[in-house]
Amino acid sequence: MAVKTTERANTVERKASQRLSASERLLAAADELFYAEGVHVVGVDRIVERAGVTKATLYSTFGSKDELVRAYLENHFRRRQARVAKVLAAHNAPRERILALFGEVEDLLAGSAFRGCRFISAAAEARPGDASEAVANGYRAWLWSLFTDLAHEAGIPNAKQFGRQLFLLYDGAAVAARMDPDRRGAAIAVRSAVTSLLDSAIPSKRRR
Amino acid sequence: MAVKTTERANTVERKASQRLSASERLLAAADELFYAEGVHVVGVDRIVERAGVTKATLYSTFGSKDELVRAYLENHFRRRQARVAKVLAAHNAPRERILALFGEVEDLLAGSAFRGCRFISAAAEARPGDASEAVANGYRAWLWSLFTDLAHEAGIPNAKQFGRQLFLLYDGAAVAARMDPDRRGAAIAVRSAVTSLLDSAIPSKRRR
DNA sequence: AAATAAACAGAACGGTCGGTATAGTAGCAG
DNA sequence: CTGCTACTATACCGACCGTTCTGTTTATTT
Repeated sequence: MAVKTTERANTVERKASQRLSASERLLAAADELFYAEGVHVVGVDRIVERAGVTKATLYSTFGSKDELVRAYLENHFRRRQARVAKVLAAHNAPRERILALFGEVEDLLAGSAFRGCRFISAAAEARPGDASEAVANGYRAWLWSLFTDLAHEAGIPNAKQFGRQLFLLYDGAAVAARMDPDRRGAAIAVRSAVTSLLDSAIPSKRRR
Repeated sequence: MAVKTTERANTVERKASQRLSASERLLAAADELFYAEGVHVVGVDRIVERAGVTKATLYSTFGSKDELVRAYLENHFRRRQARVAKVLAAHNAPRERILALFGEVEDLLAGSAFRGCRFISAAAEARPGDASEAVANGYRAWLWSLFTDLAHEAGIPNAKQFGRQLFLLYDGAAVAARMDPDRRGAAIAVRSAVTSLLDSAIPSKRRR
């Protein structure tokens, strides 16, 4: 309460001191809580409490909890797209781009913040017709085309199948991050699996 | 104590007319509903309705919904163990045993009943400390040692890492079954990935 | 036939959930 | 000043949740 009053009292320097708008704080709180504990377990009261806003603000901004969940997932979707674009932009050779993408996965596994894929988790809780289902489908469609495009770039015969294999490893890593203790072992295994699959898929020109 | 008395009361023809006991029907109903829609979404009312018993029976048998969830997962755990034992017993060569295990996965992907791994789904909904979390951990520990044992049998150097790679593919297949439309493509990709990894992991003696 | 024990049907409990209504206030544009 | 927007604060709603309780029926045991 004291915090709130302080922020509201600001005049000119308000924009500087008030870091985030109400909707941004709601999204941040939703991301933390939904990701850490699950969409169903976390109620709207805990979200508004963490965001430092009131329920009326939540409902005037997002309309419903389901729409907040959609916004939470779409927000993360955008972040993932931006991150992947950045990683891919740093490399030119198709093989290096694939490895860089999975290097990203290894980094996630190395840190403790990664608790699995938000879309897999959200879809596991969704009932048919929920907004999260649609967003998760969109995300996975994007991911799949990303993997197959990379495989195609790399000149891999049967690029669709190879893209699927990358997808399998990617999902496996996400599940392992969520459920298993040995994240480092998983990271190493992913890298090794990707290089093995690459070497056996690419018609060896000079690689061995 | 209720169970004991019931079993003792059985006469000859009762066992024939009464197909399943109350607890068995409850377990069957829980398996169908929890698996199809999720643990949180399905309430106890729907389970007792589907099982054809009353709530009092549920609570005298299992004590709570959380314990019913635990029983549901442990029951499936036992079924998986029996199924895997059967598959492994049908093959002797280590390489064939691994392929047979993943043939099982392909069969699951071919049918429409498979909607992903129950333990992954349940864990995605669990809050820390739930019974389902413990059962899921036990299941995954069993699965991991299974994969590494098979890799060791096959004489693969770095069997632990190879077991992890199999685990990654297995989880990836489970996620794909749950979330993606092209299950057949996933099945083919899994098989191809497993053979690729096998071929690159086993020091080639006569294989090529 | 009387007694015992399950399982039955169903109401009711306390709690939490998502969502709403009302009233008030700070900041800003005209 | 006036209106407008955005937000706060608080109280409340109906629905549903898991759980328990009260009776009633049914079948077996003695």
